[in-house]
Amino acid sequence: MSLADPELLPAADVPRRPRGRPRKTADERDDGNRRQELINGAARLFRQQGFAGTTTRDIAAAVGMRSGSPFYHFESKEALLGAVMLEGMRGALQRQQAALALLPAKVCARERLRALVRNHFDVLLGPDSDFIPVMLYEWRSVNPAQRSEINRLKDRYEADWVPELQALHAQGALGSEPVLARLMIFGALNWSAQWYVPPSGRSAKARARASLDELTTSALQLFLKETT
Amino acid sequence: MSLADPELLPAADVPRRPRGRPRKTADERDDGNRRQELINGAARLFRQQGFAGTTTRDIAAAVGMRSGSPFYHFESKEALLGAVMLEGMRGALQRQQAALALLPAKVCARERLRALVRNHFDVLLGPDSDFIPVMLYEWRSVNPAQRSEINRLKDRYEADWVPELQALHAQGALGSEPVLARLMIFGALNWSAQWYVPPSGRSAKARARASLDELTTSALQLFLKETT
DNA sequence: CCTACCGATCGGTAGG
DNA sequence: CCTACCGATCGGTAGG
Repeated sequence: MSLADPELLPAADVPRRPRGRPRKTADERDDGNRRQELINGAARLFRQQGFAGTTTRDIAAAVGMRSGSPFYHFESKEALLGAVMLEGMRGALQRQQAALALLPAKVCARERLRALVRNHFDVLLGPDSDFIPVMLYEWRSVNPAQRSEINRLKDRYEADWVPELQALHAQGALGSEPVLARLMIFGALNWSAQWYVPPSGRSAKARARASLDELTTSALQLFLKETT
Repeated sequence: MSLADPELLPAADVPRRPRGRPRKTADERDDGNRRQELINGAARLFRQQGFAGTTTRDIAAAVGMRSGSPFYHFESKEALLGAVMLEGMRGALQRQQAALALLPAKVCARERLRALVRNHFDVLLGPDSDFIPVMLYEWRSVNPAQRSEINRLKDRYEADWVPELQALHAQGALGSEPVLARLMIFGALNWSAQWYVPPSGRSAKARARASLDELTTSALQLFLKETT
């Protein structure tokens, strides 16, 4: 009688891996990938269901793990939320600075603001746009230590808007004082995460829906006065 | 020996209530009050901690009940959330229509919009202003049946804005098409629930903070063009 | 990263 | 509206 499963014993004719080769080959997923998958899955679920309404089991299942495994990568559910927000804010800042860098040297404040608004819509509504909405709507759930790290990035992100708003206010194109104007403009843009449905297919309904370019144009028409 | 507690036996000299008087006297709290206390407490906690982050025990404790008692008044936690939103929206609509009714008959669209914006800030940021922020930020947690009832009120609330926005657009004071303008303006206003801190005391900081009147003026300056 | 589990807590209920 | 309770689920962990 044999209690041992034969498959547990090495078969003599199985080809051996080349000697000296380490455990991981190039196409084996490494830890960094799994961690990133957790962040992506958490971002999607936190956005759909909220932070408190999402269980760590939901997140584990979304990336094909067992319930305890996310805690191999993250200390706590809270730390995972912080990672989502941090990655979102890093990406947003990076894309914003790239968008500004692409602008011609002497472009006017109005066109610089257009680039900022267009990028912000992309960050909020474009592909992979779960991160920033999670940051905006789950802010109270992140712990103070991570909050201040994220706040530093948020301050830099907003700082890029200030000179443009000041210039536009000085030339009479912005009707409100820059600090309040910034709060209200961010409000108008951020709120779009609640109502925007991306155009899909070629139905009449889809064609009627605004693209991000059109949204940008409308927003600028609403906020800025003509200055001829 | 007496196992009976003497206090459980009626004392002969205790004055009797007038015959024929029903159980409740005028100053006894009735069920309606307790229900209302639950709604108020839930509104405050849902706003501070979110719906999923608030337990029914938290709510019970906030009004001095035991953990099971809220379910005497409400079928479920979800039903309590719906009641908060419904009451919030009823109040908001009522106050909006009262504010419009107070306006002189032939006042211009700009002044009617000012009244709407001012009332909306009051609904969002004034006294007892937890209800509408809960509605705005916990929308996904309310069940479909209550959602549609609340939506009917929301539609009426927003409908009051449309003719003013159309008139202002027609006269060139509103730079964007009315449907999108309404979404962006509501976004700008609703977002204030995230950052507004009411002025309190008489410190320099408090004096620097905007009142709701000042906020209203700034918002109109931002959104509307001059039309002389 | 899985197995197996823990203590705490949750929404909700029966019966009074 | 309270007492006493239930089954389910939750975030997290020890050990491998």
